[in-house]
Amino acid sequence: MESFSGLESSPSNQIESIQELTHVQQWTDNIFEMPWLSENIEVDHATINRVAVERLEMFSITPSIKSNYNGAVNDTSPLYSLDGWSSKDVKMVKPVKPIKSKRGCYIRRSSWTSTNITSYTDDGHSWRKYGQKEIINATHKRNYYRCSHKFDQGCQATKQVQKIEDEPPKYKITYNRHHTCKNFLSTPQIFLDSTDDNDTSVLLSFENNGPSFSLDKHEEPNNGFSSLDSSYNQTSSFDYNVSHNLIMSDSSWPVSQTSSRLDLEEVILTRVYSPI
DNA sequence: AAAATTTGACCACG
DNA sequence: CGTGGTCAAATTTT
Repeated sequence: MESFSGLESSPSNQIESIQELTHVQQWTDNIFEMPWLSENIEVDHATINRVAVERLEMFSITPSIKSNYNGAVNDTSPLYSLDGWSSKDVKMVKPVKPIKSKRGCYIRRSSWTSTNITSYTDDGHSWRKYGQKEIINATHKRNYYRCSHKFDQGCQATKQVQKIEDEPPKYKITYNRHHTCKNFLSTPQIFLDSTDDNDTSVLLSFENNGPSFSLDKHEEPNNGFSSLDSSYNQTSSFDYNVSHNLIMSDSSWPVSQTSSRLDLEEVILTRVYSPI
């Protein structure tokens, strides 16, 4: 990805890019300051995975957005400017079609997709079911959820839950679009005592990967899946290297007692940026 | 009463 | 034209 070609183009572009990256960095920092990390509140690892992916993806998306965005966009969608990250930015990667208002008329979006296969359906977000569909060649109906904060915060995130196995329950969960709402895990307070150490680690993650930073973490062979069993109960230490292990390291996150054991789970993340 | 779910209609896409 | 994603009225739940 030649995302950072704009960095050398002009001083103003540099400043703009640096400001944006700083912003992304701060956002990424927040994930490590969530109460559920420091207080050991139970949370499923898929949630952490997904939020981490969402935030780290900004490293690769945003600069390319800047360079491709020449201001000539017939984008009539609302600008959800929460924390400075807008859905308008995300939408740059795909063509815009006219928005109709009639029932059933909608825009098929595929700007971002993440597919998980888990043994539970609950993640940290609050969802509102809006549809259910019989899918051919599928034994169970597919459920459609949108973020509960679609209207009060304009969050455009949706997910589909498809049960693909009964005995050990297994669900294919497809997430569409990023959460822009701020009600993650319904835990309102965010610790504000950010330290420079955290900043450094995140910055390192960026610098180490350079301009062609990619999120295809499946390429890391010894990470994650094989070590699920051995490290399952060692949840006390979070000696993670932020730059490498966060995305696919499912092993050490506390898991709710009501959900199935982690060692039953096979988590597959596939992320798609589709130009349609 | 308000919020959440169910359900059939509607429409985009292949 | 069939399938799947979304809308929104009706219904149920809280």
